[in-house]
Amino acid sequence: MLSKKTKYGLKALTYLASQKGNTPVQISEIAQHENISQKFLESILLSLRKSGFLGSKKGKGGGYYLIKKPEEVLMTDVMRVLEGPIAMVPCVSLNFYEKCDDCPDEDACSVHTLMLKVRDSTLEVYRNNTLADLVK
Amino acid sequence: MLSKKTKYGLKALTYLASQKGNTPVQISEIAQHENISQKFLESILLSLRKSGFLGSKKGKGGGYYLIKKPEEVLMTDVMRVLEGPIAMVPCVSLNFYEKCDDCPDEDACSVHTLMLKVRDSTLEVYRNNTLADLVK
DNA sequence: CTTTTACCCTATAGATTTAATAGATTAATA
DNA sequence: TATTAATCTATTAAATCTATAGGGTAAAAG
Repeated sequence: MLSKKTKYGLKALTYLASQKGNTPVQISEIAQHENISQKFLESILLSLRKSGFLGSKKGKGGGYYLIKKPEEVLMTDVMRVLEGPIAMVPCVSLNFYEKCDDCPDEDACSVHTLMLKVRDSTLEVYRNNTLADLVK
Repeated sequence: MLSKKTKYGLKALTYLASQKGNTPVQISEIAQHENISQKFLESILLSLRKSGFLGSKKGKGGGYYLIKKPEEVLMTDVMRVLEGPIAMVPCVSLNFYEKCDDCPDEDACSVHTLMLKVRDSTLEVYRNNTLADLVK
């Protein structure tokens, strides 16, 4: 299941990408427009800023804005920040690899093999989609 | 993340499929061989039986056995029973569809569109893999 | 210096997952 | 029929994760 964090994060990014200029948009405006709990959205936007997707400006006229062009924002990167590993099992994860403690031989593990295929196909989708594709 | 239930279930099915005959295999044997908590596995095998993948035999010489040939057991079906919906969001699920309460228009939702693509690609993997493929 | 807005920290109710425990039931066999 | 080896059933505990609320801080602008 996709977490609400990811869902809200994607919606917020899309909303920002659909904006005309790059002028900051307030949290409250995004929250209202996308039906999101403002407090929750606050923490999501913060993590998107810390990971380099968004910039922010405090005070009057402040808010969040995209740092890169939507075409340059890959879904692989967004998803890893919001949702975490793309793989369904740590032992097939590229960026979050971890050995299974119960499984002696990865290559002989049926789960490993299957989940490798799933990861590859999911990864291909994310690699071929940018934030610009979400706006359409 | 794949739940341990699913992981263990897949391993157990694979173990059964790798057996020579169709003679019942005891829970304890599977648990030991695959490093799984026996009691937990018990409940997993039970649900696999109730959903028509396994048969069981009580008493001495009893255990669990596959009902169909491994080649006939599709991963789509197995995964839906063990893990639940294949889609990451209910609004793109074929078998567990549910409308999002926050989203007024599905077709205009960026999350919906992206997750539809992910679902399709994942589904294709599961459709093209049977239990027989896991044994190899 | 006042207003506005992002930033940061903490707490928590609820759900889900992953078991552990204890016993009941069934069936084969000696 | 007594014994034994299994599956079945129910309860519940522990741990983790999710989604959110509350309250206070810091900085930018006018």
